[in-house]
Amino acid sequence: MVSSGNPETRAKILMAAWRLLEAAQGRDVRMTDIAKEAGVSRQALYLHFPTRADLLVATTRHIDEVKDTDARLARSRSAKTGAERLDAFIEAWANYIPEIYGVGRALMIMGDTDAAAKLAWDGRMKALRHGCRAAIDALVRDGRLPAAYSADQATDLLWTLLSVRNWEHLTIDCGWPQEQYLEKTQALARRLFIDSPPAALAPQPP
Amino acid sequence: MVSSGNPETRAKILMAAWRLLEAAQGRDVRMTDIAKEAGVSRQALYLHFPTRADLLVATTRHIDEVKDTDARLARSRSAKTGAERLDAFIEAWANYIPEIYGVGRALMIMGDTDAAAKLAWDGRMKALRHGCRAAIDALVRDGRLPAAYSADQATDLLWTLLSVRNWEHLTIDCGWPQEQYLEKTQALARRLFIDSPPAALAPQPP
DNA sequence: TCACTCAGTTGACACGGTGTAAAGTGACAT
DNA sequence: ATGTCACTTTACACCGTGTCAACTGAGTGA
Repeated sequence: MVSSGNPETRAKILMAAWRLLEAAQGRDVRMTDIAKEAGVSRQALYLHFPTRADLLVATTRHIDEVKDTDARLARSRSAKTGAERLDAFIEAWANYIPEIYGVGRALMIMGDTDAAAKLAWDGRMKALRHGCRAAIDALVRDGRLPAAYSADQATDLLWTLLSVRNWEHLTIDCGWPQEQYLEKTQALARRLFIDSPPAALAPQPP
Repeated sequence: MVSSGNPETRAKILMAAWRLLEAAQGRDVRMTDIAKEAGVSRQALYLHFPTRADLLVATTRHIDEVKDTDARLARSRSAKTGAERLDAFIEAWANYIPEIYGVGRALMIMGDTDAAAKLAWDGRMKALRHGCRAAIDALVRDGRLPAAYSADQATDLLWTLLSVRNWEHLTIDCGWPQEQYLEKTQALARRLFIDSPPAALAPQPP
């Protein structure tokens, strides 16, 4: 049995968790707080979610559903050139981060000490890596990825660059506005991963 | 009174903390474990360090002293050109990270929930920012920092790039060897922050 | 020799947070 | 009326940090 109990209660809990984690940026949100916010006993939480980590994971899934994350990320897949795709992907991701930052942060923090939480968060980050990979592959197809990187290396670098921790560092610690984060990150990725277009447009000689 | 008790015991504790944090990469090292490793009662720890955070901070300081960190970072300051300085600084920092990663990670993790720990870690990171700033300033002086960034922005970006979290992600999560991390990071920073040299060598016309 | 102090030990305990266990309540169904 | 389902209430175990107080043992000095 994956879940038990009344789905409405479950939803109340997820909404409460979302609200609190969002408001507190993932800091200091205890099971007790969520129960209180949901108007439900603390034990009801454990009736629906075996552990805190599970609740956090379910909350991110819930947010993704409501915000239709998949659709938004999919849009970047329709770009023609690799360069456009890179830009579109970064934009989609950059706008996604602040929406899940609260829950994400809570999960990341748990992941530092709790194996299950780490696994869950890593899973989500793996999806991000897939997106990075696709963008890099598109650049390779266009023949514009600099020779200095293999596709794997470029993917790892882009993936690292786009980490939530880096977003956190730039926007929160350094005080960059979201706008600036987006522009600078795009510019940086272009400069790093896109060479000037191939010189010859004509087919090469025999 | 900053410290009390026998300095030899204090040293034993610091060495024990260092050993354990190093070995376990900062994971799951309790006060109890450190006490046991130091061959001392758990309460003796609190006799020398008011809290766990203080002990961690003292441990990093101790490591810095033993490894003569300041001197190693200072060496990068002797570079002639901004480009050399950037390279030297990244190399010094990149080689420093793995040496304090265990303790550093423990402090970072604590910082996610403990204000005192966060303050301590942020202090150390501020020192890193100073180094970044100095390297960027050297590039500005050489007239080679791309117009796209202000010195502040470039500093923030370089600072972010060199974060311990990014090192962790690339070397541990992505499995890059330290060597590769160093080379790719240097190459990336050069590509990002250094323009081709100014065209005219002659003094500009009146 | 007695008293004092200093460093560390021992054992107990408070607190906060997660997770578990068991008995109780109220609504709805057959 | 009996049962079951969803939830509440109360209580407790466990872990790790930090605190407290009483004790031990060595060194010091009158």
